Amino acid sequence: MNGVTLEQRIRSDIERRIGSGELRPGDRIPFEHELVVAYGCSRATVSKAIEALAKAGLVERRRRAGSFVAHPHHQSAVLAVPDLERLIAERGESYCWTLVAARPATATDPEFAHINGPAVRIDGVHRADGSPFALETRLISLSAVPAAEAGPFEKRSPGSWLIEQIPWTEARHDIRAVMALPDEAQALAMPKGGACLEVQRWTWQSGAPVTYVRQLFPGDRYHLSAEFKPNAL
Amino acid sequence: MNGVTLEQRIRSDIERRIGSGELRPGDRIPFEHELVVAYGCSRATVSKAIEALAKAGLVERRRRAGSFVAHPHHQSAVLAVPDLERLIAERGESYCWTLVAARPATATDPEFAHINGPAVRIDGVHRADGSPFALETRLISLSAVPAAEAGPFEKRSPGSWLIEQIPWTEARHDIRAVMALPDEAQALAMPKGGACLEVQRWTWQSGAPVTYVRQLFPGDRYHLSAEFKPNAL
DNA sequence: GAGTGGTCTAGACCACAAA
DNA sequence: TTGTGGTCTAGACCACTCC
Repeated sequence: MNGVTLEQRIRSDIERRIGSGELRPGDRIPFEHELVVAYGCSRATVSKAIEALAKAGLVERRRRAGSFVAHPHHQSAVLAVPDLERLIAERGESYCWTLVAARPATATDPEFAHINGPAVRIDGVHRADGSPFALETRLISLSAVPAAEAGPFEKRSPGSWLIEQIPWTEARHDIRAVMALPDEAQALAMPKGGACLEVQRWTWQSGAPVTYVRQLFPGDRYHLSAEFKPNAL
Repeated sequence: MNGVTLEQRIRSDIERRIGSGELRPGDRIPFEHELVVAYGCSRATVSKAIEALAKAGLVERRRRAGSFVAHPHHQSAVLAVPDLERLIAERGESYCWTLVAARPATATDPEFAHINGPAVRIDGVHRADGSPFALETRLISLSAVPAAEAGPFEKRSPGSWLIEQIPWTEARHDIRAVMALPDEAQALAMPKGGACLEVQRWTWQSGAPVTYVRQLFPGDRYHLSAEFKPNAL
């Protein structure tokens, strides 16, 4: 066990056999009890290794039948949704948040129904080295975060403040391309009708809505990256 | 144990205490041996529950110190990148692939350097109910997939064919918003200069490049969704 | 040094789906 | 019916790290 655990060894052995084509989609991998004999270990260790492969989507486990190499019909990747302040700082640029408006939310606000209760609406601009980087419109539920009524949104971006107030447990993201409306284009200092990446995020804490946010990025200044590595634990 | 395992119960109990604010970022959660006593179970069960919380990023485990509620500095979400054929079928629309060109790749092709060897280039259009849904430009490494030289790309989309040929083990995605070029807009039956979602994907098998693909979607016809649910096993 | 999490063992019983 | 994976137990030893 020189630095690598037995579980990791079992796992990477099977991964290699799948990657090399020795085991093809639909093939059955050895039964747990066979691997127990092959590696001379307990069933718990084998089971943990296969469970990790199943979580990674590489194999599919079926009771009474065995574990099989998955048919990769859909891909999944881990999408990192960074804190903008951190992201801009990591680019070596200076970050700045400009508040445009903070006021009680009304029924006409976008996704007011998601919050389903009293809320504040915050509008502002994220800037990198002084130039606009993203427009943000956000609703924060006052039931979930009462302190948001008098939040420090003049000085701090709602995202970084909010994350200190309350941890979220569920989120949904929606990513699309849109054309900037005239006022949005002006606020982002980009050509009217230019392509923008729109990221919407709905966040819950234990099932209760916390916040909704829509961020609009100039297409030429922002992109999202996602990685897939089944090796990663 | 009415449908829910003990491990899940321990896990959701701790999640709730974090979500409710009873346990705040930086707080120590009970030691494993304390939870063993509290739940009257074995340490393996407790450990598995906490391990799942750690993988979800909700807690951080430190030897000799204990397990602590994590400071949520970055968000991550699982992005599903679906097979287009399947996606369109699930929408209840009919799928169709139109080949535009298939020919040996040359050094001037985009991302030829990624393949780093002989390759074919395939251009085509994905259609839903007859109307253009996405433009695709793809390079396939002939070293990794020799059969691609005479692939059935007249009849089948390269993505669905390729996934049967070779399983990938690593992928990188890049998502951005771009304006459609005149010829792209025409091929997608959309206004010139309209906003498009551009998805690029680089794929490897055990470190060796397999394929590069660029897909261009009309902004009003496609969006990506990502979910984050620490509850999900 | 002491006590935590990390890993592993050698069993066990059960639910469930395939034969 | 049968045998698989799903879950759990009651231990054990180790590595690491904080005191």
